[in-house]
Amino acid sequence: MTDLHRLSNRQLAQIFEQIADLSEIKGEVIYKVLAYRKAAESLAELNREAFDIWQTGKLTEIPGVGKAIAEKIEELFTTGKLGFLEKLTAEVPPTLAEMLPVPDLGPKKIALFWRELGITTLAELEEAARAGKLRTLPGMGEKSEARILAGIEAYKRRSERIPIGRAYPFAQRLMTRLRAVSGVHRVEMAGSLRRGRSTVGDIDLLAAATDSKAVMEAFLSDPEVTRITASGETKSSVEYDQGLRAQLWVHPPERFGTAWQYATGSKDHNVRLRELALKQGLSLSEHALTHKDGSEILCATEEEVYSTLGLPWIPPELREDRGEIQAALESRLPCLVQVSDIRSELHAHTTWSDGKLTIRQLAEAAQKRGLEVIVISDHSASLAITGGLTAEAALEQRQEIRRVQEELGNTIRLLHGIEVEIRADGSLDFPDEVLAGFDIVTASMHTSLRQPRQQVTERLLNVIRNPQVDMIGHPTGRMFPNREGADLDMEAILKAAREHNVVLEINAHPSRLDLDDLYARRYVEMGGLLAINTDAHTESDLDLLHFGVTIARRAWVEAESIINTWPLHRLLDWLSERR
DNA sequence: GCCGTTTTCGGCCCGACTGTTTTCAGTCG
Repeated sequence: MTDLHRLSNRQLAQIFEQIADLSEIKGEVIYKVLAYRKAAESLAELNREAFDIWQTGKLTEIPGVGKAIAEKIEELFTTGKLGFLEKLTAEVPPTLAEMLPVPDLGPKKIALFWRELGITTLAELEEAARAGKLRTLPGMGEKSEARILAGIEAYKRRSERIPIGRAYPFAQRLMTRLRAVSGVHRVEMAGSLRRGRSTVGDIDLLAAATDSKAVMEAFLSDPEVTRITASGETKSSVEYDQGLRAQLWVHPPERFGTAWQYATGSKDHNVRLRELALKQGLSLSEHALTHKDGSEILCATEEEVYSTLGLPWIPPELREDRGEIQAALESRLPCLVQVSDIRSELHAHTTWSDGKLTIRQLAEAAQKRGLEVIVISDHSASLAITGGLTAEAALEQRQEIRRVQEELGNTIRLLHGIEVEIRADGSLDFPDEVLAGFDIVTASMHTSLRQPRQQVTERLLNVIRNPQVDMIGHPTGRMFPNREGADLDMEAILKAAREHNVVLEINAHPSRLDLDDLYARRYVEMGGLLAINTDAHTESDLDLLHFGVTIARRAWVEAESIINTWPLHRLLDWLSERR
């Protein structure tokens, strides 16, 4: 056991991604490249450790992993190395791959510059482009050279993926502007933004208009646009400051359904859907479903696209090629939780710690949004930066909550919770007898998240085993875009939480979205319960709930598994029974 | 390299935009 090398799913994914990149530049058969890429993606989004799967001998049950790739994974686990990759990097300089993410630069051109000019790094490429050395190569010209330089500049400015919390409001402002253009029937979000991914590569928008000129013009001439990367009748792409990018498609209203379906993706979902269409003698594109004789079926709505193929409409959050088409064929798509199902907010802060609202203001803000229950759950003392509560202050707060409840009558029910700090050693800020006095106890980690895997896992397991703890807040502690979550053994965490009947939170704040959709799905499949909370510190934070609901929907979760959807009496019964 | 209620061999989605091309290759989503 000590000789084994426990590579994480992410590390494995990076290795196969590198193999795909280098093979593609080498000029390998494209389907091999795609196979490596598919395996990398599949490993990256696995909700169990490939290492554990390997030990049960079931690697090839992972989608996209066959005999050859399974053997490579095994070699990595047993030796920590991969001979195949070592041979590949000896043949193809690995630095070539750093040029692939540059816009308008692909494997063919990178190979051309490498073989003809000996260019192996991005810096060398930039130098050669500035010196005018690229324009003389076959298939190249001055414009292509300038385009590559512009691409390098854009790449340097470009941030990584954009957190949904930033992309979503930006997209809404863009849509408002485009909807005001005359002749525009409709403007909608598409792409990963519509599917609700936590980060997006760019903002995809789709407009319905008979004539695309006016809306395209409005899109391209927006004063915030810093660079136009493509502009055509049906599709244009632009960049804005700070690495934001957007893309607009325009299609006639009678073809809006196929266009929206196409633009929403994901790519893999679309490939599956098109394969299904082919089996039925139809070719699916963004324009139409086309019979073999060339006659078209036009779809103004997505429902028509799916129903023509014999499927119910599939919610965008499920369109990730994670089994949704098969489920749709068998009429077993989940009935996904919706924002309107949420009755309670179980995690919110007030001026008693680092919140901006008083208890009464928070309660009224929640009531205004139709919530039936609000849990006041401030930080505990050891998180000093937040002015956390001591046990004594918590008792005073309880009196205050009772007073406010009397003032408000039965318009909304206030409960007294606490977000108790999980200290670095795995102990909690308050002793059990103090915790027992709260209606609901949420335990969270905010510090020492970089502890080694075994230590941080044991720390959280210790808390999960405490019968006073009802819920774990933002379980991994990740923050977008830059802070990775703790290196937890999630399988062990989920199992323990299930065993001790502990609720795991999906924190709806767009900088957290923690648990993520993959682990949320795994936990619900195990029979676990989730909560969706905004962790509100201000009134407007309560409006971020939909981001959390989206994560739950991406996790195939129905309302029943989300305790915020339960009526008050059921919530209270459950809380009293579990302690 | 993966995969199979049309296949264990022969497929593996479809089209827009750009630039360098006289009919297409490369890139992107």
